[in-house]
Amino acid sequence: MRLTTKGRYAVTAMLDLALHGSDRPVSLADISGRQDISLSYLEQLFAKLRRNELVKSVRGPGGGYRLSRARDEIFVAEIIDAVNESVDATGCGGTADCQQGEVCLTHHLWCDLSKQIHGFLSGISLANLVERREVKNIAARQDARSQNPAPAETLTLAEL
Amino acid sequence: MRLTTKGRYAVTAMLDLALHGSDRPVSLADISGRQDISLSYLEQLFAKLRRNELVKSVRGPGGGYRLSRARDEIFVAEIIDAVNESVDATGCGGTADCQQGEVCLTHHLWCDLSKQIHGFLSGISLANLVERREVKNIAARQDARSQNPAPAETLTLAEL
DNA sequence: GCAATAACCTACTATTTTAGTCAATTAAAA
DNA sequence: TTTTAATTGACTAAAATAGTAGGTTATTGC
Repeated sequence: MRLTTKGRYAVTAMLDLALHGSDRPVSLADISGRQDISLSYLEQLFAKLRRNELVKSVRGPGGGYRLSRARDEIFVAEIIDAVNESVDATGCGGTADCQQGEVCLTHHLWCDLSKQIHGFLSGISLANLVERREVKNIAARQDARSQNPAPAETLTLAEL
Repeated sequence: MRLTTKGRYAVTAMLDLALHGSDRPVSLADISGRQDISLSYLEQLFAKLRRNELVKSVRGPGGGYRLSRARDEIFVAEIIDAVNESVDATGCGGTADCQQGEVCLTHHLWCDLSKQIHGFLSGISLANLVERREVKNIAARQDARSQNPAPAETLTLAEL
């Protein structure tokens, strides 16, 4: 079982989409700027999210990504599954052949744990997260920052 | 957050100790044979378990390891923590400085998840596991197998 | 039609972690 | 005094993570 920045980035990006994508598509460049995630890395993650039908893409100027379902119909567990294989805690992937074709001593414990984690993350939708006070506050902070971009950025081209 | 074979091996080995270590110390060679875990790798894991005061060692012939506390006072979460750093799901390790010194959009979600996992694994002791029917059955199977070692093993020395 | 935008795709890479192996040393019991 | 078994440290192959780089394709506004 693994939960690393890959899964965290994916959930963060999807939440950003949920927060900003109500009227028009959101570009990965926007998400990259607000959430400090590498654009190229976001592209890889969104390729998986799209294959798993969690987002729809719109190409061309003004394009970007939209959620493919309503916010209250997309759950955190799905997002992590889409980029991360699974939140399974067993070594055998649930096939119960952990020790030479037979079940190992702690198999059932890891099964129980997997159910616990999956149940928890399956109960949280993007809508739930958007409603949270802390999320609103942090989003407001991020929006304020991205509307005042650092003026130094326009100089970097001239420096080349 | 990571839960890989390292943590699973550690819990399995500790459970083996709980099952077989009531009267005398259990050697890592015994655990290695019953649980199919590399002896050298077990040595690494038990060095950490000993540093975290979960086991005591007895050197010399007939030596091995014992639990340093009663079975109902050792919890799965402690074992994983001992070998695995932690079961923390946040990227910042709980310090809430995930995004340029400030809290990131999904920080609270990962905190909640960490609490969930830790709560679950802190509620399960080695005594709880020993009592489970499936664990008893699997342990019986493993004991039967290790009492009838494959005769081929005595030939390997002669083959060299 | 043309330039700009932004998704899309493929391949490559540095770093870290995992899951070990190997060799040597130390302590205790028989 | 030999054997057993813990203890220590260094080393390694393979995999996963967290990217980077460079190009192609589709769409829009001018």
